[in-house]
Amino acid sequence: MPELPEVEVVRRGLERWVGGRTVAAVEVLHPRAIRRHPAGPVDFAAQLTGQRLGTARRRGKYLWLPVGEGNRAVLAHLGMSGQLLVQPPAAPDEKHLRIRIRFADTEGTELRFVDQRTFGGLSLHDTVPGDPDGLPDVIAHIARDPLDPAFDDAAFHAALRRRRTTVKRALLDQSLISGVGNIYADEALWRTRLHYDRPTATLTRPRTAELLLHIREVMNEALAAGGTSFDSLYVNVNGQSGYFDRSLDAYGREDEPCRRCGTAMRRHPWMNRSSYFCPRCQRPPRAA
DNA sequence: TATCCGACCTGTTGGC
DNA sequence: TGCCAACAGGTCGGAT
Repeated sequence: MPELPEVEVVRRGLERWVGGRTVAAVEVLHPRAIRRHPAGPVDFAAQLTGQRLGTARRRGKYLWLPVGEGNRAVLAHLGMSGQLLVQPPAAPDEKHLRIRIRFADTEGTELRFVDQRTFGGLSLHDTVPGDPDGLPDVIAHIARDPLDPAFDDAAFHAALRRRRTTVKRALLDQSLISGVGNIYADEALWRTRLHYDRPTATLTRPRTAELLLHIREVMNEALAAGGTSFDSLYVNVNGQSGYFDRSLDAYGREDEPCRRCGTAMRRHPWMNRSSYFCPRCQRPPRAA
């Protein structure tokens, strides 16, 4: 499923294939795909048609394209199964095609939003006045992601110390740090030898620094692998990127030997999800 | 105010 | 072979 590195691959694809093009028509095939656009599908199509799209931007797992003069933007979230594909109009419709955007040019491609589980979607929003990136107002509350040069490591550490929560919950809290999902949280915690239930208030500054280092490391490795499987026509990885099979050290490895110490990895149910960890390298906190 | 947790959604997998 | 339950998980909003 799309995580931050995959979303960045999509952003690069949009930059290459969609930026600068003018919308000729919009077709909404499933209303849920624009549920974050309260004015509805007709309004969504009307507002976009005739507008020129700018350079794709990203924060965490959110993507957006500036619209017209730049005080509005189309916001996209891929959810768990969303894809943004650049396709020739003659290509057969995908089974889960939700939105189609045609362009007023002769490049011979259209943009398609395809989403099996409909957790993702597109919507149109005003941008934060004066924001240099044209950040859509509805995502102004989310934190910068760890690959953003403006991410503030010291402020992140201070926020962790203030919170009465545990480290994995904090990693998934987008108001603290964006772009980290269940998979990369488990990977970074394994690399840092931290148990997911460790209270954030007990983290020292060096431990937080180490955690951030490993988050960035695993994301950059994934981004590099995602780039290699990138087909220039499609603006999305296909979900079967070889990265996950080859390089995951924790996620999905229940009962397999820890790549560091050989101990059988464990899976614990956690917040209606799973946490994978090494019981030897990642000791639970005493209170847990 | 901060934190927690269920609901949303559908294809796949595994058990009976 | 067919049916059903469990599972995957990012985000939102209601509950505590």
